[in-house]
Amino acid sequence: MAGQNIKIELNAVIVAVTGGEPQLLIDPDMALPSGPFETGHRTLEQGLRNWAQSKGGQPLGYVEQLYTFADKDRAAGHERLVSIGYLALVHANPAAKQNNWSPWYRHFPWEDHRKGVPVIIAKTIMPGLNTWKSSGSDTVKRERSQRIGIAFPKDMRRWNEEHVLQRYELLWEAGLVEEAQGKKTNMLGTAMAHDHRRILATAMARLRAKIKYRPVVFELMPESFTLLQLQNAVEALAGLRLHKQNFRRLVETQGLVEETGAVTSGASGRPAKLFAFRREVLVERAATGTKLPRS
Amino acid sequence: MAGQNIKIELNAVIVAVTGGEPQLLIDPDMALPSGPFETGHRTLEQGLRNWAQSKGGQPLGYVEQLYTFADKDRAAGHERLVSIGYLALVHANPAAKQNNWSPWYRHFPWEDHRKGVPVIIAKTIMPGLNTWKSSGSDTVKRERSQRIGIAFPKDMRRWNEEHVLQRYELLWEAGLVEEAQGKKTNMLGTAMAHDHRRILATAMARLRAKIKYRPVVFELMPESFTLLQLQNAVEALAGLRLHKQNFRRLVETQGLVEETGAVTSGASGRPAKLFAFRREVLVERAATGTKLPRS
DNA sequence: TCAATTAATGCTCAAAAGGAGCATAAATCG
DNA sequence: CGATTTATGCTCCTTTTGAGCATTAATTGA
Repeated sequence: MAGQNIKIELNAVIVAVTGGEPQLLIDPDMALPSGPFETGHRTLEQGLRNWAQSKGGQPLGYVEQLYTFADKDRAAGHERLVSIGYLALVHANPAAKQNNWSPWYRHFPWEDHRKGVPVIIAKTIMPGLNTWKSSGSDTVKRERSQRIGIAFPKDMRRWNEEHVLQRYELLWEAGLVEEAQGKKTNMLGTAMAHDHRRILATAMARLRAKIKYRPVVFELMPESFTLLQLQNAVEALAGLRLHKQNFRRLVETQGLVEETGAVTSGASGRPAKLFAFRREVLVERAATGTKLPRS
Repeated sequence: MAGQNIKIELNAVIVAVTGGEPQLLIDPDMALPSGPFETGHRTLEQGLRNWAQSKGGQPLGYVEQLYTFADKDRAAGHERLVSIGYLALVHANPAAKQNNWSPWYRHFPWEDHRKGVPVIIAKTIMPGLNTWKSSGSDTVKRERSQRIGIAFPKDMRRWNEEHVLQRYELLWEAGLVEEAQGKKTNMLGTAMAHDHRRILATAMARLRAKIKYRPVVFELMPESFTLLQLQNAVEALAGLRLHKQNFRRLVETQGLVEETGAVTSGASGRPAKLFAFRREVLVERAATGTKLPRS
């Protein structure tokens, strides 16, 4: 690609959980924070941390690369745009209460099942998808039907919270999200600039998958917290309600936390013990759940 | 980065399993196949598939992006090199028996535990790591000791086959791999060009993790196969020996395969039934093992 | 002050998944 | 034909999960 103009852009989905809601840093023009990769930066991640801190106010905690795109249609004019997406987690910080934090379910209302199945699914999504399905040939119909059945199963016990991206892509193909059409009526969720909602979907999917096998939630928690607060954070990310007793059993048998000795007070109900993340697990728990029958 | 010379390079770890060994496509100069990202390509993956097919002979099957680097020290001269790593799987093809396939354990002899713990670990690695450990301050010693204990545990039942990258990085830091020093004596495994061995480590780790929750092994298998062949392929990738009966129970209860009706013949021992991958699972098994106590 | 309400915790029980190994079947090999 | 080799069927026991009942300890509102 020598000789052609290439621009490298870093995009970051910067997430915090405040007020029991996952929030993301977003520009007023509905764009993810992004910046150019500067010559001075030693590595991509370094570049990201640099401008993210200057922009968002607080330093990034956990950072992970999501995906690199260079699709032709992303280019503006005849220069080629390569964009590298990142997921970053920051600890809730009430001080940095800027108004550029926005709840992520605003862009994905169908992904929040904490208060039951969102009505938007039955009321808008399924009709829209069905219309789209019917508009194809028989072969296409069958294939679409199958994809719909997986993304938005009839039996909601089969709802897989990790399929955020597949669902978004389905809605896109069906022309039900604004970015796909430019239309603005009866569209689902709040649109974002460019393909940023797609990047957010990727980030949500990654994070929802990751919390299950890596102790990343703690990157979003304050120093000490109650088990209920922890559970609420996980529920907020997963968009699901969890079984309380089993959740604590899980956390405790995995040895993820330790009591600080302190307890909460003031709130209604029995005071809860405060816990802190056991950083040791990051090293000891090299154990990633085996799924192979080793001999 | 406007104005600066940027070069985008695609690197691919192209894997096949033949003769019970994972093999990778590699240049005579020990470099991973790589090529520039051309202006004409619509997407990165398209670009990759294009030159990979012309280079390797056979079309790529499963493809997945690994990581994008742009570290300053990767640059040659004053142009900036961005390299995007991919993992690609191809079905074993005896026809395309070019001699540019090479077994991956050649570069990672310490990762193959199928015939017991490799002697190289006790004979070369541990002494080398211990020397390196001792050369630090007390704090450094403790930290290194911990990392060593996880990467190369005393109790081999704790060996985690997924930690390929961590182990490689440890050996690098300890100066035990050639790329780190330029020395060529008593070094571990066959070195590769640039940082390509590191990319291979990333690919191995990703693949070893992925076979546990996604049916990707089948991307490496021929149309029909016996359960033992399937097991051998998984063992080859994981570098571990598995429990035969439990392996088949796993495969069968997961509904991953179906009998073709045919059986093997000729070989010694009781003939084995031939199976084929049930492609349906790709759609039905939207189920990614839940780990959260949903309510 | 006391019952009602709200959370936090402790425990139990049954079902499902995972780990090890014994036993039998059906070919090829010398 | 007996020895050897690989395939397959099954059992048993241990852990992990899924669901819920019961009890404890605060706050809140008559």
